Amino acid sequence: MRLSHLEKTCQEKGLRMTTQRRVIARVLSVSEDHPNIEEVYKRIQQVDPKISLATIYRTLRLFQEEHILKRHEFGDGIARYENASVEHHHHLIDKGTGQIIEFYDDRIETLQQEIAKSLGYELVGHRLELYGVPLTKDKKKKS
Amino acid sequence: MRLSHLEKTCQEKGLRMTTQRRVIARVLSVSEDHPNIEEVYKRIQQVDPKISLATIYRTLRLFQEEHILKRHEFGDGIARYENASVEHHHHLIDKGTGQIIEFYDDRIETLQQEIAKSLGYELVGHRLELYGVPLTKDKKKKS
DNA sequence: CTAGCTGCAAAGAGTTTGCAACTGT
DNA sequence: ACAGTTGCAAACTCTTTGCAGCTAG
Repeated sequence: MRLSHLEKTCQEKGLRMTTQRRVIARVLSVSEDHPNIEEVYKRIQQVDPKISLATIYRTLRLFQEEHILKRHEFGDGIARYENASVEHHHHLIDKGTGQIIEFYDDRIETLQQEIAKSLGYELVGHRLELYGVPLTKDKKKKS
Repeated sequence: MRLSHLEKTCQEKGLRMTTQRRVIARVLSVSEDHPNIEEVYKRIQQVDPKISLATIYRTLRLFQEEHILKRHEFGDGIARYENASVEHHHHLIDKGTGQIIEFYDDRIETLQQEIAKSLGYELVGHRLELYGVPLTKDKKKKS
């Protein structure tokens, strides 16, 4: 059987591949959104209902420490995960629907580096989230 | 006795001013950092050890809802508060010491507006945090 | 006077952990 | 074989809440 992208990454890192980890890796490999633990648990249960929540917590933490997954916390304080292999980007969260839109802008990146440097720091990480509401036609016209 | 800045704000908003709220408002008025609840509790206890943690939670939430305080969560997921009357700014967190440096940059603000608009959204909020390590002399020279 | 606030202790949400049984390598 | 992993339930941390008594306006 074909290995999922995340399973392959796990192997490269020399992680012991248990049934549970395989399932978790596969489920997250095909996830293109930003599920929280509860959501991950639900998806896992569709595949193997015997996997416990504790294992999911442990595995997601492990994957995060191994930089296989990225952990986010958007506003609500609930941990959400996404595949770390996707290229660097930020998130715009729709305040109404909660929908998450990914974006990347080079100018922001450069500016952040610059700001950090001017404060006497080397930038080692950053977090940027925009919260917005859809532009109405009216507002679009005005602008 | 002179009212603290935050006490005044509370009165303007028509909040009932209990002893506890006064103490909490005063302690936060003189705080120029970003204390978490535990830290706020400690400071409160120096002034009036009988004020309960529950009251502090309730009051900080109230103050936040009234836009008297701003709540932040930097990386660690612990709520931190700061006086909302300070002007808009972002934070650079020193990864080594945890020290928090405030900064403001107009170009970032403009860029964010622009990005949101280009995605079809009106920007209603944002969060930006930089994480850095102090530049060493070496690195300073190189740059 | 009384609506709203407080302190206490108990409950809740989300997450971690101790331990005995189990399993990948 | 055996170090590392799992499932379970209990523990933990941070935060909220029910309730009886208290207090600002």
